[in-house]
Amino acid sequence: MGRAPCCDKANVKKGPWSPEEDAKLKSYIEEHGTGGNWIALPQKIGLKRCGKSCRLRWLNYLRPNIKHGGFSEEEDNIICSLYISIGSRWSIIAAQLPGRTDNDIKNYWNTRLKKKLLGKQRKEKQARGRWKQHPCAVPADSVICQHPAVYEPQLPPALPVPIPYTDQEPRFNNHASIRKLLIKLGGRFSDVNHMDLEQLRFQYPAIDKSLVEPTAAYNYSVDMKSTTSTHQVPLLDTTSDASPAVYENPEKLQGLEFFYDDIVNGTGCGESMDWGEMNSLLLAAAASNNNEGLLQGSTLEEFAIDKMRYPGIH
DNA sequence: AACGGCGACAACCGCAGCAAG
DNA sequence: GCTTGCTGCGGTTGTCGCCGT
Repeated sequence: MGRAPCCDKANVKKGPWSPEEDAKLKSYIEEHGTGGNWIALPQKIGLKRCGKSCRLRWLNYLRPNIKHGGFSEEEDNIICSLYISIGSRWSIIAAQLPGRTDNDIKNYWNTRLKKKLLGKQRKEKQARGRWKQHPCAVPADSVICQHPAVYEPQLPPALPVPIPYTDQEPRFNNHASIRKLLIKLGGRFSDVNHMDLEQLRFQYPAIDKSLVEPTAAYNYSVDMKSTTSTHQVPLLDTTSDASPAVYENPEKLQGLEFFYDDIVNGTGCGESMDWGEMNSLLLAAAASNNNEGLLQGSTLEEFAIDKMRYPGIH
């Protein structure tokens, strides 16, 4: 026996909302509020809509002070930086952008920002044909090897421009608040369980050959919430015996194909630019930055914070 | 003018989490 | 501790308009 449907599907209208429906919903909520029960709301106001649909319409479109389109460069940067830090947790990202909805940001990311960043990365890839010859422990096409910060620190990494530090954006003005945010998200950005850059170098022998030592895939997790599962995002062991845990446990690949594509299939940069890919760029950049002593932070989370705070530092 | 491809956006779906009973 | 119902979330799909052929 399954769960009862939230509404009578046969008597519910689907598809785009008419101005009349919008007006009904808006005026009712402005006058009475939602009453804490979205399911009952459409019946109350005589709308042939599912409660969930009403909620979505209100939150994403009718609610006051909603901004649509016209994302600024600063908003782009915030979205990119947070996506790299916490993944596709759109509601949290939206909470940092007043007037923006998670749906809006999600759409914007999927349709524009992702491609924008991917385009940047491709351009850099084209400009670096010689990387393929580099004696890297991971396949030459992998995003790790491709990352300019690893072998060509003089080139800017394919990371988004960090969020500019401004007095107008108090949310990102101190390490503590961002640390709080990241920790609150359930990630291992805590002091107890952080990944410092020594670990990073350990995981990326190609970065620091003196530290080559085969190891099992390290489970670095930001505890990404997903519809299907909670991903334990492993870092890649980049030695020749790379990640036996991954090879021997295909289920570990589930949902992470984008991340392993380069190494497992040797296909190079896939079409998609996803969290894992982004994050591997971040990690490589983190290692690079540590070597150069450019940023204040020495942990991954501090690096993310620095990336957000200090514009122009890669 | 007709058609197809594509991008942008709106809306839907299904699942997880949570609170109340 | 369990069941149930609601909300919130993120992934996915549908629709529409623009553009090139």
